[in-house]
Amino acid sequence: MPNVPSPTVHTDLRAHHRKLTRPRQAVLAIITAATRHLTPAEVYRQAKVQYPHLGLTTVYRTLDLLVELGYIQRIHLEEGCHSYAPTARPHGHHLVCSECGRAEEFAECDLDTLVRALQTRTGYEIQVHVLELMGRCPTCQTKSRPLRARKK
Amino acid sequence: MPNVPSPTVHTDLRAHHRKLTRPRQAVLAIITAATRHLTPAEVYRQAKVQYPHLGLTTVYRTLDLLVELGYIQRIHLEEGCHSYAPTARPHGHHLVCSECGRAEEFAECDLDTLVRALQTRTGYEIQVHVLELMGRCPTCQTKSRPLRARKK
DNA sequence: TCCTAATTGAAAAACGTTTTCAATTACTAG
DNA sequence: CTAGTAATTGAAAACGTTTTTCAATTAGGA
Ligand SMILES: [Mn+2]
Ligand SMILES: [Mn+2]
Ligand SMILES: [Zn+2]
Ligand SMILES: [Zn+2]
Repeated sequence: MPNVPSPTVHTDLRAHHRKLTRPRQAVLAIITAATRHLTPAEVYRQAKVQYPHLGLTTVYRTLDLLVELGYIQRIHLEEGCHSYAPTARPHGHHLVCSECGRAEEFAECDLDTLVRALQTRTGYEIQVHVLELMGRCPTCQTKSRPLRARKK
Repeated sequence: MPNVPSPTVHTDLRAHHRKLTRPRQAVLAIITAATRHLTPAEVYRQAKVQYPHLGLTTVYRTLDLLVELGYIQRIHLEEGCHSYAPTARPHGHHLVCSECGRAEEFAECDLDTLVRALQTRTGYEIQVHVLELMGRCPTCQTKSRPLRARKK
């Protein structure tokens, strides 16, 4: 039986008195299978293939819900702001080229020492971290140097 | 002679064929003196005190310019997205409470090892890092627990 | 002082996101 | 297998933010 959403989601939803609807299944299918972060608009366009009647409003609402349930995470990027990615994988960060926008993903992030120290000092209960690196990719390094030349 | 912008800015601007105008001075005064991150709208409202004729469009343009010149940095927060803060201080990160929005600043971030490893592996020339932590502040911890209860 | 490129702000457009609301749907209780 | 009901939906409109356009103004070098 293909395309049946994982029983976990179904259970999680029931536990919160939420329904597993066709629109939600379509969004879920796209975002949990994504190999890279997707904007709400991208999720919308792709999920419509499976469920053409889908509304953008519902995409936003479903993405919010999935973040709450911990299935996906919200990502903040320099351009375009706000994408979503599955949380499944250990957990991802991005290294983005500030010139061409090309991005690499990486998973390693040794923040535990920092996080523990900060928790002690501030009393916060730290749950999430956002780490993004920016620089120039190898390709762009071979090109121009200076900080944004004027048009002249 | 009070309120004269630091000679550095003036020089930097000239070097890039840019002018030091009244509107820019007003924006510069606010954002470089800020003790916390400010949104463009906040900068606008505050800078208008000094230069009432200021336009919001100019605030956006000036903030972009100052980022390019390295005087301020763009900050990505969960709510409201996009604030700006002076780069002067060693360099700052934020620990934000996901419930009440209260924020702490912190400066320590041992990313050098990570950054060097990634540079080697990817060939990127890493210039900037964004690190934000989120969690529950001490106050909010004393309140409700669960992940967003339904209204009933 | 003059000249010109850079800059400005109002207005409008373009975005991304949220709210509203009447109609529809998924689950549950019977 | 029904109802009954709360949850959900999507179109439309409202929203707040950011960008574009363009004619008028201005800073700073010649
Ligand atoms: Mn963001
Ligand atoms: Mn952002
Ligand atoms: Zn690049
Ligand atoms: Zn709090």
